Amino acid sequence: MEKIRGEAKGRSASGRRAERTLQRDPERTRASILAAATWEFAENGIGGARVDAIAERAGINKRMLYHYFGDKEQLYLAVLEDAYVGIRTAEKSLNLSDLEPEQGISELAMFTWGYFLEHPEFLSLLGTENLHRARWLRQSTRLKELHSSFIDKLADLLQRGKAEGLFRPDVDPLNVYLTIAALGYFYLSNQYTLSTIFGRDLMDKGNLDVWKRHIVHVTLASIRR
Amino acid sequence: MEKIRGEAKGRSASGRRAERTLQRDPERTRASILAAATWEFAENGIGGARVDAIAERAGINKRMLYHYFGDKEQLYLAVLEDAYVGIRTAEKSLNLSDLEPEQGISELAMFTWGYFLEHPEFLSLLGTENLHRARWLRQSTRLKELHSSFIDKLADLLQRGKAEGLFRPDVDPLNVYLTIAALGYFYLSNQYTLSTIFGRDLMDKGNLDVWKRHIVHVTLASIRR
DNA sequence: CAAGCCAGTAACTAATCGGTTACTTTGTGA
DNA sequence: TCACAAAGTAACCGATTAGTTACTGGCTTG
Repeated sequence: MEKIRGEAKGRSASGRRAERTLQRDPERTRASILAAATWEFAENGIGGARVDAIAERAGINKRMLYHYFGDKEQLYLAVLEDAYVGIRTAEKSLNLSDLEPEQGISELAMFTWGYFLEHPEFLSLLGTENLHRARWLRQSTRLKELHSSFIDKLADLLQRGKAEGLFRPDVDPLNVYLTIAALGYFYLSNQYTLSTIFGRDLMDKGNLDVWKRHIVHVTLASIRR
Repeated sequence: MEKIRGEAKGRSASGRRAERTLQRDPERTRASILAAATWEFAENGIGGARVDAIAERAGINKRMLYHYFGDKEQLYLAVLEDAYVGIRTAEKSLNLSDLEPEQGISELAMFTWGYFLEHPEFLSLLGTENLHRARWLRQSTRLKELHSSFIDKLADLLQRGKAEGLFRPDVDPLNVYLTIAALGYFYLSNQYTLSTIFGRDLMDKGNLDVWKRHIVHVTLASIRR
């Protein structure tokens, strides 16, 4: 099948810049590889992911994948970094400093739950990364700088709560965050074995809502005086 | 390298039965394949596990692996079944019905935590199985029969607590168990990314102990009236 | 003790997979 | 406008990997 020469020439000669109708578009190509790779790695883990499958899903030639990302492992790292940037960016919309202590904890818990629920691929990538003992996370300078911003804000919030006599004085910010994350992560990432064994559909709308309220309740109950 | 004929004949002719010095020992071979496969699947996931690596680790010829287990997937299923049998067997040592309600919850939480801590391979296999949406667990008739025995016992325990006015009347047994499991599972299975990002060694003896007490505290705080 | 089955080995194979080579096409700036 | 770099393609390659073949050695039973 031949390309129509005249058409391409006519377009480029018109002087319009980056019309998004270009036959060649590095940014879009890169983005579609990243999206396809995120799906493939989340779905199959790093050992099960197939480079050819990523190329096909992205609608590009496999050569391009190596052109933009080097090799399979570097592509995986780019996917992981992108996923972390995603949650850290979303976190910024949370303004814990403006809220009453109990309200703040509740918002943090619901935000975390909501993010996990909407981003199953993030949970899956975390699972893969931990299977490999954070091998790629540890070698990523970019991710080591990108530490969670809200542990500090959470510490302030808890401090205010303690000063008001609402929270126990020995409450630790990281442990509070781990509690919230644990309850959300486990419920969602292990839903398949749990639903099978206990015969309850954990993704049922009603059950999801019960669990969301449960996380808030548990977290608050554990830190109150 | 030649086998020494006389030695082997002499041994078998002596009339002693199953001296455990047999050159051929089906049970031991099977067991060593299973142990090696458990390690390999837990370490690399199903996609990353290598049949040759399992054979080498088990000290057997690869042919034997197919002889005893059929193929890689059936071997994985055998590993998964074995792991579940392990925890269900251990659960039986718990006698919740003999304990006071609060004491019972505390024992259950500490037992679960202890088991997870001593069996990282079980957590890893759960992660792999969930990545694949419980594909093998669902097709295993053996595992579907092997449901967790202590949800019923836990229900009784909670019922007693409710009757004594200790626990809230709306407390759900499965949610209590999920809470306990979630707090243990997430802390341990995600320790690598968490330690890297938050700069705290979660496997430090002191931190492990704090978390154990934390699980008990959180669980009790969430169900008390 | 003969016969047959089961345990075990070494070497092989077909297919898969990550990565590359050799090449063409397209955009752009001197 | 043309030279050059970047974007893109198709076909290929060597290594790995799950699974097999063809065979030997050893245990049990009638």
